[in-house]
Amino acid sequence: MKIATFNINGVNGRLPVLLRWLEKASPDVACLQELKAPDERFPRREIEKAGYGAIWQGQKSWNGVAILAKGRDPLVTRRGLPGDVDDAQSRYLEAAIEGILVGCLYLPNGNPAPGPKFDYKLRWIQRLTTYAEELLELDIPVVLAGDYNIIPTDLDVYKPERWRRDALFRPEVREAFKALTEEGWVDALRTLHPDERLYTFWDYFRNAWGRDAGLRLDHFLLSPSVAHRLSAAGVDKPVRGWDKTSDHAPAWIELADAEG
DNA sequence: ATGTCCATCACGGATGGA
Repeated sequence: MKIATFNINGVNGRLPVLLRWLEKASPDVACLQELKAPDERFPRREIEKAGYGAIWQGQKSWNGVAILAKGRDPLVTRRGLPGDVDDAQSRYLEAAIEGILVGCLYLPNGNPAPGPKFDYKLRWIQRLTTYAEELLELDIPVVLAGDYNIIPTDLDVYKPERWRRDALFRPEVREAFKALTEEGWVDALRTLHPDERLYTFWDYFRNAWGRDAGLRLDHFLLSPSVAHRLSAAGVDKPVRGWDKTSDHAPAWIELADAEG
């Protein structure tokens, strides 16, 4: 089973890119972030025509997440991250697909830091950490996929010094990500590619793509009960070079079939 | 600070968010 995550950066504005990528990559499951569209403007028909069932949690102008499943409808298990009933931002959606709990997340960017946006990011990370602990206790296959807006280590950024004070790379943010992995969550891409420079995002500014000035922001965290099935992982880097594309490239993992 | 891109509101261009 192939699971992908793609910060599409506007699901309607970049619908041709999404459909082209779905056709080419043919993931079984696709987690999308930054729909930037309210629920009623989610392009359900076009996505269905491409062979995918979908659930989504939209929002006008910003945020918005969706989960697509090839040839089936994802079964919603949760809308919104627990821990703050007043949080109205559409950043978390979860579904059960083929015996796997798939969480699609869009973690806050948090810039400028310090400031209220960074405080919100830290609170969101805390909520995610708490919820992730609950998920681990269930001892079931869970994949938390999405745009974490976290650069985990120096290996995940073209020029670490330039990003030290940025909300994506501040120590407390990196430490929170590291803590998740120490609790048992497996960073799929880094596990299969321990020494490789892998980026999933290139800024639109300053010819970042042309210079390969990238960041690794999009991650898969796997619960132990599914991590042993991890057989491959990568980034669909060429997508970032397409016309009218997102500033993120899709990332993907391949899971072997469950035994029994 | 800058750079690019897009949606928004409201119909041209500023603004916000990333």
